[in-house]
Amino acid sequence: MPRSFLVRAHSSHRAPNYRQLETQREVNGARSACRGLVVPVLLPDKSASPTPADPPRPWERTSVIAHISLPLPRHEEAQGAPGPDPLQVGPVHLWASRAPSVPLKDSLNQLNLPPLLVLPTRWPPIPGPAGDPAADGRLGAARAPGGFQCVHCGKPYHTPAGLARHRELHCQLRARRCFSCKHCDKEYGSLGALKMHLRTHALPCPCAVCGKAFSRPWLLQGHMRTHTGEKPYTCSHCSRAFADRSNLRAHLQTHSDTKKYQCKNCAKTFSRTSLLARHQESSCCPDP
DNA sequence: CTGGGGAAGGGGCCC
DNA sequence: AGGGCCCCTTCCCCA
Repeated sequence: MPRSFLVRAHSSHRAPNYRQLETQREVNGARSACRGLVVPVLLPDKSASPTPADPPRPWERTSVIAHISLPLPRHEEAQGAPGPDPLQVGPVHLWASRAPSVPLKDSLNQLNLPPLLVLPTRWPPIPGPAGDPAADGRLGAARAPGGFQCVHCGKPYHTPAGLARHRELHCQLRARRCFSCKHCDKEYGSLGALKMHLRTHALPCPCAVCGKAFSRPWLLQGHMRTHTGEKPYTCSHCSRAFADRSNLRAHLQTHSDTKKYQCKNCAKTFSRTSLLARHQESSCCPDP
């Protein structure tokens, strides 16, 4: 089979980062993993200060009951979010279930909550080095040295709010995947994306030299360079030439002292994600 | 086992 | 809507 036809619906070894999202689908459908998480919060009533004879009983001494939820995709907010319009505070939504006696924001500030609230969550935890306070499996987020990292795709963000916005994209992408390929079980979020995928089955761009067929003209262009030997992309460090710009980019990493991809277990760095993945699968972090 | 090159696929953006 | 381009990713192969 020509490699150009390798349309992998599922890979048991090199799953996409959001595979963990998919594992939630069977439970309650596509919405289950993305639903806002609603948790009641009991806020202390300042007016009812405890006395020695009357020890504090937090479950009684509350004047405000707030709810905290993870951000919902807009279409889900319209369908299923309870209560009045949420008041957005940073990466979470807050609203009072009954009239607060003190401003809600002030009360929440008194709670001294961490940047990302400590909540139970359906999102998968992030495995990290034992005892590493930077590793945080809550809310599908990791506390990275420079900020916050998406557990599903690894994108770094400086603020929790930025990470929350990004995570909404994951939810929306999943919810919008409704165009299915009739030749395989792939799904796409738009008709255009599906049409583009269908080209990988039709392969309308055949090579005039070897007959190999490609899904897109520019793929054929790149392939033709394997026949002509043309290598228009030259490394500025060693003058080595490449037919593909991405391959030049990967090559440039070999000249760099600081490799981009680091193993979380042994801190060893690699020039490519594939090398890091292979390292983790083989020796350093074998699957249990 | 590891590092790296070659080839190809997919998504997003712009025109 | 479709094509071109860019970027990222993945897989295979070899030293």
